[in-house]
Amino acid sequence: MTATAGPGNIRERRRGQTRAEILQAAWRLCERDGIAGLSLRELASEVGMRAPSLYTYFASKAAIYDEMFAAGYRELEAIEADLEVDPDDPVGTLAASIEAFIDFCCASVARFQLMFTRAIPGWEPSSEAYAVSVASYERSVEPFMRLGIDEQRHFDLLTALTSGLASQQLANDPDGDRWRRLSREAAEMYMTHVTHERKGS
Amino acid sequence: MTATAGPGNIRERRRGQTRAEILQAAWRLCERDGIAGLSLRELASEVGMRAPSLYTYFASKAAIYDEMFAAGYRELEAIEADLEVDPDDPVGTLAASIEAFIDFCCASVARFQLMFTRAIPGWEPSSEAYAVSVASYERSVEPFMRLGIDEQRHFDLLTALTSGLASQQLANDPDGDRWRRLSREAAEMYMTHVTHERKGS
DNA sequence: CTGACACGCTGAACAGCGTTAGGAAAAACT
DNA sequence: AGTTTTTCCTAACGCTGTTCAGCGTGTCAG
Repeated sequence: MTATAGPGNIRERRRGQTRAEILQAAWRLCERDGIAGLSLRELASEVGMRAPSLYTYFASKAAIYDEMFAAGYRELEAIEADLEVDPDDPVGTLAASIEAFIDFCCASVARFQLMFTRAIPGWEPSSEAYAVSVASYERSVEPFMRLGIDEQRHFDLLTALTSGLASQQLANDPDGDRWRRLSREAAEMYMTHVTHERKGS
Repeated sequence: MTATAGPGNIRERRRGQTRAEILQAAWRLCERDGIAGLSLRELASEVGMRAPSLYTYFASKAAIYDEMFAAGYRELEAIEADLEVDPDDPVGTLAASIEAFIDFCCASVARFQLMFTRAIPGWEPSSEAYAVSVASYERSVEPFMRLGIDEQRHFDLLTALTSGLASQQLANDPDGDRWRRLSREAAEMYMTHVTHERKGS
């Protein structure tokens, strides 16, 4: 007997497929109308249902956002895992990391709104979804440790700088690279600062 | 005859007062429920009316947000006008400016959401309100010119850094100072970078 | 193979939202 | 005092997320 056999298995698989299909349609609609513009009636019709039927797959609209939120952080983690850390070129490594983050944000405005802004009135990630984001954050800290960024306040400064570049890029020049092209300069500025402080103290 | 006399004047004054009263109540409710949580029925009841009566004073809910948005930038401009520029202490001047901006943002979460995030689904400032924000931005550039920040990309970098610090502060430590206390460090980092680049080029 | 149970899905409905229409009351002007 | 203009109301429209009761069907055990 296989581990996936047994009663209820067929139904569970169908359920999972339908859930995935709903989430996929949700991303599509959010990309078009903004993350807060999602309508359950329209989402349902997109997958051939009526709105109340969605409640057999998700407890609420907030639960849908929850799954999308967690998925976003899983995607971000995947991208960060692909980044190569070169201890001999901290500036280059950091610049690439910043650029990758900005690209990640620009690739999906809806995803950016969901993950990093409070664009959905009344919604905030559940503790389960929030845990995924915290885990992603903690995993992203580790590579920078190897570059000599070991103090919390140094990492906070980097977080502010990176997120600031990304949010300015998206808000004021969504189709250009006015802030993205500052990645290398920002990395140089930041690494110089951290290095000098380490020598001085 | 005075300049304010004549027919229609009493009405205009009453109208202006009522408008101001409505806006005041709107800020109060937004502070409580978030900028996107504003309900016209509740706002109306707060000033002793029913929802449709608000349309006598504002063309739409978006128009109310518009006035609040412009008012926010006028307040920011007032704060920036009070900042003293000391050409002999660029780092101190910059640090004070960053701190003042963070304080401004923390003083009213609703105002921050309205001015700097897209927290209201489907709303964006009208061209009139947007013009106020652009004027405020341009006026804020001038003092930094005197500190030697004269290139657009240098100013863009500063914008990203400042807004990044503020947004991280509000999102992750709204009642503390985890990012606010990095203002001086950020100012040093930034000024060192700009100065060195000017010498090098 | 069949009876029973559970699941997927439905229309109807509820309370809320921003907004519009039309009419009544009140205030201001002539 | 009469006329005009402004202010405010109720009712309603179409939208939102969500709940409920019921209907049919697919899945399972005997």
